[in-house]
Amino acid sequence: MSRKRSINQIELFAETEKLVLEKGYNGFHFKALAERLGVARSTIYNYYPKKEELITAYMIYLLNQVIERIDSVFSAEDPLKIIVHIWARYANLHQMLQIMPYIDHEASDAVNKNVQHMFSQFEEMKRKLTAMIEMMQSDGRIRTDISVETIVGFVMAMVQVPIRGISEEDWADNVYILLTEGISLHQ
Amino acid sequence: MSRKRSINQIELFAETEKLVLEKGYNGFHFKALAERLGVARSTIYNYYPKKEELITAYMIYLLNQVIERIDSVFSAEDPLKIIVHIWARYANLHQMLQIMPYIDHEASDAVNKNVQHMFSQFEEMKRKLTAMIEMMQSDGRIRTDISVETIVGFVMAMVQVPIRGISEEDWADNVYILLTEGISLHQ
DNA sequence: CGAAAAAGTGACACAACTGTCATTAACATG
DNA sequence: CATGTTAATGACAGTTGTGTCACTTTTTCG
Repeated sequence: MSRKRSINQIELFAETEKLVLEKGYNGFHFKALAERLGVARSTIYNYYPKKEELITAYMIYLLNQVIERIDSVFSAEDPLKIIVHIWARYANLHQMLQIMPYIDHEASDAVNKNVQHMFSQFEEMKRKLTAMIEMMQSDGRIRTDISVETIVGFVMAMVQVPIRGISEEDWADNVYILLTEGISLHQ
Repeated sequence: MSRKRSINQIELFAETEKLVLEKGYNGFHFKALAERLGVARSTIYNYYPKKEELITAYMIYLLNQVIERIDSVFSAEDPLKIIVHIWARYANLHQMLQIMPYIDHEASDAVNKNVQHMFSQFEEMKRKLTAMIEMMQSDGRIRTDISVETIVGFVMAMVQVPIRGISEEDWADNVYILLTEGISLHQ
């Protein structure tokens, strides 16, 4: 008893990510998005009333996936190895998160709520990572002479190491080695 | 025989950086810049005809400073240590460079030329870092089982590790240790 | 003091994205 | 195949940044 939708949330998210990664936050606007989806610009307003709401909704969705994966880390034999593999798999998330500072938090109440949600997701991620590092420190697997904050920052910075000329798996294996052993030759 | 300038290049660059770091590339436009400098927007056009030219000029200026410092690295006893201290000092450069993908290279011929210049500066930086790593590899100071590209990416990623609650110097010392020895406790 | 040079400014036309809404189109159902 | 429901659309008014240019202000020097 109704007309079929010409787009869906999945397509919307997929095209949003493509656009943001290609054009940056500037290049991401409903005009460009509508062109790529092959619909009128006003159609998108039936789904999301502001671009900030769409993009934060997508980022929340991505963060949820990563957080879910991190949960499985604690029961693993080598949690750190899993983390590095998650980084390899979700390299796009990190690129998305880099545009966060550009988002107008006050664009609407919904945006503000979304951004707050993202911050709490972030805190949760950092908490989990910190707990993991502390657990490994008390196991005697990770050094304790450098603050947990710096080590967590160090582990998170790894997502920045470019994946070039090698597979996602090889990248993760190599980064894991560098992370744990460092770049020095110590015999 | 002329009127005094109410702004100069230094102020322009300083306010440009502040604006970009606070508001992102979006929030950086001549209207906002003029307000902060306390001049009319049209005044800025007497200095730079496009915001892309201003921002790329500033980035070139910053990159030059870093490259100059990297030159001094080769004669040092421990080049890597110097690099990490440069990263600590020029954390702002990295944030600035993140907006590069958003710059419209075709905004004018001058912008295009500037962007090309930046790319060559980047190549130069990467060449110098690669040469440094290779030198240290043949000295037996750095492991050779992981590609130079990945190690260079790894070293460059360090600028992302947040400096929080510690001094620039302490940050550099800690990151240097993590970089060389890794996070594991190996006895 | 008055002229010349250089810098600063306001106003205007323009271009691009935003948000809304009345209208139109598609589709499932009886 | 007529009807009700939901989705899509085009057009319009509004907002914001851009780039230009004729005009004004400041400053110096003869």
